[in-house]
Amino acid sequence: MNIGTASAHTGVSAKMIRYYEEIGLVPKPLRRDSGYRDYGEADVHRLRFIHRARELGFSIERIRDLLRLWNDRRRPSREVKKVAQEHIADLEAQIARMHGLLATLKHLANSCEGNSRPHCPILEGLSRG
Amino acid sequence: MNIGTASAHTGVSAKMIRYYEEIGLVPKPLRRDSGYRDYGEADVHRLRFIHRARELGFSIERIRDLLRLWNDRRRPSREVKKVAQEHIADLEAQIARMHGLLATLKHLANSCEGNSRPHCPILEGLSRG
DNA sequence: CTTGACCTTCCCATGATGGGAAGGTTTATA
DNA sequence: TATAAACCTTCCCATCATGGGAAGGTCAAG
Repeated sequence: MNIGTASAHTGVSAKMIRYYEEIGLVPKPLRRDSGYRDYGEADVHRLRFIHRARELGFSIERIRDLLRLWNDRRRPSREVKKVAQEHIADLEAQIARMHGLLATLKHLANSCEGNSRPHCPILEGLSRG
Repeated sequence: MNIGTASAHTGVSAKMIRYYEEIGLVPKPLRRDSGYRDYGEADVHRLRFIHRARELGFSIERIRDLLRLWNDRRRPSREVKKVAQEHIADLEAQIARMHGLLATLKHLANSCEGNSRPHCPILEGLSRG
């Protein structure tokens, strides 16, 4: 099938499919005489895998690792679990950091009357800290 | 003072100070005969403001808005509060989204034995979804 | 005077996801 | 058969914020 069809079947845009091919995340597909890319079921299956992994927030590099493990019938599952757990740890660290930001921001915002007068503790907080 | 000194006094790297000047976030400073930038106290004060706002995760565009409000002695505080609250809402939405990802990821990871055997529900989840 | 630190501008990179131009190919319909 | 729209190709650029580094000029201390 053509790239547009592969895109429709996988949720990955044609642009991203070409990008993934360029960065070596997916193999180059067969080509028709016209020069059009010709995708098979295995290609589509792989792109779906990538799409789901992206949806879960895995970076391209981590997806590269996951694809390698997926291809390796003998992979130890602890290696897969490790990739997932690192990703989980990253997400948790980001959330924690954001909570810290939120605490400060909410404190500032709640100190602000939010009216027509110019006095504002948010600006004071930023200018003095 | 020179850019290096301004950088040290504000926590903003020299590179970023030049970038902020280029994108019009800060005005062009005076120059010495040598061509070196010459920063005054007002410049430094502004860069500190920017630095604190970046630390709180405000985007450059939102900082542009905040700087405008900071300069405006007559700004109504509700406009400042609005910028802050939009930022808060963005952060909260991001956190919520990440929690959703975490739930799925943890479920997958917890279903994985993480041993030497190849069977892994994480890969299955990604390949089938 | 010399040398190292500092400064300048310019060009490129990062990660993931596009937009769009220029031109070729396919497909359905009249 | 002709046409037009949809699809496809490669190429170049942009996004956001933050750099690295090259090439070359300036400053300041020893």
